[in-house]
Amino acid sequence: MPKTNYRALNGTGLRITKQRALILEIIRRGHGHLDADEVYRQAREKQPRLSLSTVYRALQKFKKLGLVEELHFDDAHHHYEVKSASEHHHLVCLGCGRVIEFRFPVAHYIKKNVAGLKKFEIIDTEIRMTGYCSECRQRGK
Amino acid sequence: MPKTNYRALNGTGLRITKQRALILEIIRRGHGHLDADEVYRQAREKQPRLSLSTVYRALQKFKKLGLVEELHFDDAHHHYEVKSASEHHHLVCLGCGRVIEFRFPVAHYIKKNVAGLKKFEIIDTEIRMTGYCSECRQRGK
DNA sequence: CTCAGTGCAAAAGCTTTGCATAATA
DNA sequence: TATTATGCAAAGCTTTTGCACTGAG
Repeated sequence: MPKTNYRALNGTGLRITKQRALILEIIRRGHGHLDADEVYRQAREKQPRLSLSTVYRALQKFKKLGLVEELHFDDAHHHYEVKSASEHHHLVCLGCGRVIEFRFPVAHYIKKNVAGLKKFEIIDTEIRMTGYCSECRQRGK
Repeated sequence: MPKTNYRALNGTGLRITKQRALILEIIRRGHGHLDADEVYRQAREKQPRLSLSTVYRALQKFKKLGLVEELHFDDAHHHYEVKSASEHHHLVCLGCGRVIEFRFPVAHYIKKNVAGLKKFEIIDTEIRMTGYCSECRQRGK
C-alpha cells in the first residue's frame, strides 16, 4: 500500500485498514471519474473479499473528513474524487460521455460579484457544464 | 389547468393531458426546490389517482424536451425546475438545508477564460455551491 | 484487550418497466 | 380509430443497515 494513503489517513481518527488505503488509492487514480461500483470492481481485483458496503462506508467517512468529494456527472450515479487544493470543475459531453476537467477559480469571482452571497461561507463549489465536444460536433452530434 | 402549460406543451409532439399540465405547473411553482416525490405528493392533492410513475415519465419527457432541468442539490434526490432564459444557480446551506438562488451569467465568462473550452458547445451550466448561510453561522453552525 | 471496521445478507430507498385500461388527437 | 399516456404492481438499481466476526491500536 502506498505511503501517501497512510499519510492521508493519519491523524484523522480513522483506523488505517488495507481496505481504506486501497479504496483511497483507487479514487486517487480515477481522477474523479469513478462511481462507487467501479471503485468496488477495481478494489476486488486486489482484495477479492472486500465488500461493496465497505466501499460505501469508506466513501462516507472520506466525504465527512473532506478527503474526497462527491461529484454529480449524470443522473444515475455519483462519482468520487480526491480533493485537491486547486478548484477545478467538469464538462460532460452529451454525445460521447467524455468528461473534461478544467481548472478555473470561479468561486472567488462569484462571491465578489453576487450581492446575496456576501454573508455566505462557501465551503465547496461544483460546476458541471454539459454540451458537445468538438469531435461530437464534427460528427454532427 | 392554466393556459401557460398548454402553451408549453403545444407543438412538442407530446399529448396534453391533465396530469402533465398539473405536473408542469407544480414544478413551475416549486422554483426548483421540489424532488419527484414532492411533486407527486402535491399533484395527488388535486388528482388523487395520479401515480408516481406518471410523474417520473413526465419528468423524463420534459427533460428530453428541455422544458425542465434536473438539479443536484444533495446526494439523495434530484430536484426539478422549469427552465428559464436567464442562467441562475444554487447555493445550498449545509446547516439548515435552505437553497438560495442567485443569478449570475458565469457560463460566458468561463468559456472566454478557459482555453480548453473554446471548441466545446455549452448547452447547460449548473453551479452548486455549498456552505453556511449567515443565520447558521451566527448560531455557530 | 477494546472498539472501530469488515463481510455478508437483508432491507430500504428511488426510479423504471410491463401490461391492460383510458384518453388524446 | 390509432396511438400515446396512465395506473398499478412488480422489478431493478444504488445505497444503507444489522449482526457476528476480525483486526488495528
